[in-house]
Amino acid sequence: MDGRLTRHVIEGVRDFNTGQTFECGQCFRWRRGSDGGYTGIVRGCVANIYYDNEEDIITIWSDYMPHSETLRDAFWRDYLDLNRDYADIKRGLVAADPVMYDAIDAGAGIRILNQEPWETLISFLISQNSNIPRIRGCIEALCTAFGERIGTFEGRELHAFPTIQRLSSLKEEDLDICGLGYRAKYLAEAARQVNVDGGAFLATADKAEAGKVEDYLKSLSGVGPKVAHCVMLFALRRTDIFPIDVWMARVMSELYGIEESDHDAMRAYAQEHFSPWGGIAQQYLFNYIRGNGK
DNA sequence: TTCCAGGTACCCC
DNA sequence: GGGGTACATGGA
Repeated sequence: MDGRLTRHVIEGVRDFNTGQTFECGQCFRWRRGSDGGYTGIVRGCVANIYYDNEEDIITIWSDYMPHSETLRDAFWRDYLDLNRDYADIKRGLVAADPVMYDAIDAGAGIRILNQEPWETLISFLISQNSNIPRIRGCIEALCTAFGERIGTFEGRELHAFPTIQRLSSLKEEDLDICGLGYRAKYLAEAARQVNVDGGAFLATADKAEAGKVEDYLKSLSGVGPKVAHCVMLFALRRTDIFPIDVWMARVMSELYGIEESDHDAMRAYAQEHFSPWGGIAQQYLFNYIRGNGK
């Protein structure tokens, strides 16, 4: 696999930073390499992504090789959400709510990735009541055990995210090696539920009505409002969705004086000040409170 | 050792 | 329908 990667360059990219985008908490499998590049796997393809912030150039080395340059360009622009005018969004957020300035400044290069729904669902199901280092470990263990091996990169074995069919065939105890704790039961059951239609609804949920999507997600074992909202924001293009977890409750309390338990008031605040970019505002705030602003 | 973590299911009223 | 609690595990 090493040496078989194709190079793709995207020029003129502003409002972007690989470190902030890949380490702001929206994804769990991208890893920073010693040369500053980020290695990850998208749709079963390896990618190594660099950003030159002086020349505003993204360079992607990947084994994703559609037959045309145009398709390749569209694929990566979509995944990295480069077709959206973040400068305009950031201006709008600060104008509507000056308190947002520091949070946006700290994560000015964040973009909300358009991730794969199935992987995002399982990843955030695992994330509940856990911490990010451990979540990453659990997901890697899951991929190593049940995902297709797709090569090596810098001496590390790479595995695709396990398929719906694979995970839906597992028993709860098969997942013991992943250290999921009580979430193993949820994962096994949710996988079976998603596989009822082979994942068809989930795969096209970005085009379905938001209420139906949320109801569907919350009908899955181990999926409540928080996980459903993360899937909708990070994989189903619902940039208006405002997921609230302990960190968001903390930052909303600190910045706006809203009682930490009053999530309804937080959603109302987001609706009033951040719409229709509540999800993007949420990510600036989450990144800010967790101290990733450097 | 103890506390806490990108919550949810389940029980009780 | 709102409020309290158990839940498995490991990183800090």
